[in-house]
Amino acid sequence: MPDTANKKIVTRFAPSPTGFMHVGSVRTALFAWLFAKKNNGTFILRIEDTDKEREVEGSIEHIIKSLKWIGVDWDEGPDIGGPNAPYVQSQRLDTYKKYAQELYNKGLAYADPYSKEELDKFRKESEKKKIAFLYRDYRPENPPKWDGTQPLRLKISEPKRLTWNDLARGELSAGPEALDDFILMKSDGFPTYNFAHIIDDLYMGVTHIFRADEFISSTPKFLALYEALGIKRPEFVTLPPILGAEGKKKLGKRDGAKDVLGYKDDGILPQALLNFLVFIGWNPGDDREVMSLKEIMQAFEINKIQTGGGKFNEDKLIWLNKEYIKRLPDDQLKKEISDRLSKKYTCSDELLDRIIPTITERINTFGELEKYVKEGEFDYFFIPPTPLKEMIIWKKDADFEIPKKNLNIILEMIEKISETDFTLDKLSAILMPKANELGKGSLLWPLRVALSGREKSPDPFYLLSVIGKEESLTRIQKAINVL
RNA sequence: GGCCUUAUCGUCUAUCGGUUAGGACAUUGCCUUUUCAAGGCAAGAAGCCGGGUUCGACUCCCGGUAAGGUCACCA
Repeated sequence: MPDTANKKIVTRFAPSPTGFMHVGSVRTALFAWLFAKKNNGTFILRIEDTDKEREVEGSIEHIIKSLKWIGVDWDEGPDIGGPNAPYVQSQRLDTYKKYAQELYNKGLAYADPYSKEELDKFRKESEKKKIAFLYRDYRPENPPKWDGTQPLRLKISEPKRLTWNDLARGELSAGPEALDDFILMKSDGFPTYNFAHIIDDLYMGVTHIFRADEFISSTPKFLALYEALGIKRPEFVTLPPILGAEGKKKLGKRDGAKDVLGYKDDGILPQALLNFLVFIGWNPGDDREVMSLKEIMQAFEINKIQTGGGKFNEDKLIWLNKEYIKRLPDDQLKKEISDRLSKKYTCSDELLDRIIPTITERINTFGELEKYVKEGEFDYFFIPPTPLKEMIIWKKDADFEIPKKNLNIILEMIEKISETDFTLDKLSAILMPKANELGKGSLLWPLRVALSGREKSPDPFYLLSVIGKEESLTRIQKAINVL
């Protein structure tokens, strides 16, 4: 049984620096972090860099940047240290060696004399016989003395069926086939993940291990190691897999799992991604979907963690992002929008205030805004384009007599409206009765096209209020001249 | 192939033996200062199959089936 009674909760996130952070990893980090925070516990960031071949330079910085962006912080970690530093496995080799030596001295581990070629041969033999390959079937009777240059394997003395409890899954078990003499120390002097993470979790006092469900299969090995070391295990909390949107396979880098920072570039808000990710494999049990971090933390319970896998549904993420955009405080919204508009336009603070509501209801992500800016979709707000071209194309064969007449009428009316009355409310109040009188269709569309140069645009009264009296008159006059 | 895990609308899910099986995304239709967007309203849409247990199973048990994971000197 785990030894977690009355202990301060300690969880960790332990990525390996092999590239960018994808959403699956972040989701695991999120769960561990949420649980620690909720319980006033400690959350540790630890770097598992025991595979020097797969290591990608710059990964650690990237991991830290990704976690910080989404809002995860840690109490102990490689960048800030802590009571059990260092938090990078390659800097803890002495510790692993000490424990490895101890296991070896006790006769619980032994040196592996086989070459990779020999092992491959054994594997093929098993494959031919259609049975699972087990190293222990080939265990050397008189293994050589371990000098650190051979792999060190744990000796499974008594293969048997093991049953254990998982806080999220309940009772799990595996047959003796799942238990084999696995490698603790590699011939390059580095520990394997299987060995190192257990030693580190022990040292760092980790009470709850949040992990993805591919680790269920190797749990019997961990259990054997805990026993060999004579230590109580932490609690296991196994998360369901995240499946790719297209197939049914686990979402991995190869299946298009994106770099979390890619979502940042797409203009997804970190709070939205956090909310979305937490909801893959967890929900509060009621109808709430858009939840603040505080609410999520309050509602977070391990027993509400899902057992079945969930697909990564980007549509829902986009929807959620829109919900978050709507809820964004005014100053933040203004900053996000003006940052992107300023790439092409210079607009006054006042203009910005007027156009933000329309922009906000037209975008789901800030990345879309960037696209619109690039394609000139908002030009009519800022720069007077030549609207007439599109107008003519739009109704080539139409009779323009009535639109022209109506535009003249509206032009005269607008000339009489004072600058101070050039607001959406006032303009609507003054012009709408006329539009009703003349027929909405025969006034509103010519006006819209004259003002925006497009068939599709926001409400023409709104456009008037945005571009102002002078520019409105100019645009309408231009349209009349061409008709 | 062995071992393991999982299984409710297209998707994410609620239900912890008794419900007209609820919500959200997506879809479709309707409404609104005749467009676009947003918003409002509405509709269609689900318990993998077969056995048990029980007065009663989506829910518990068993067996299939399907999907996924894992069997590395990767993590």
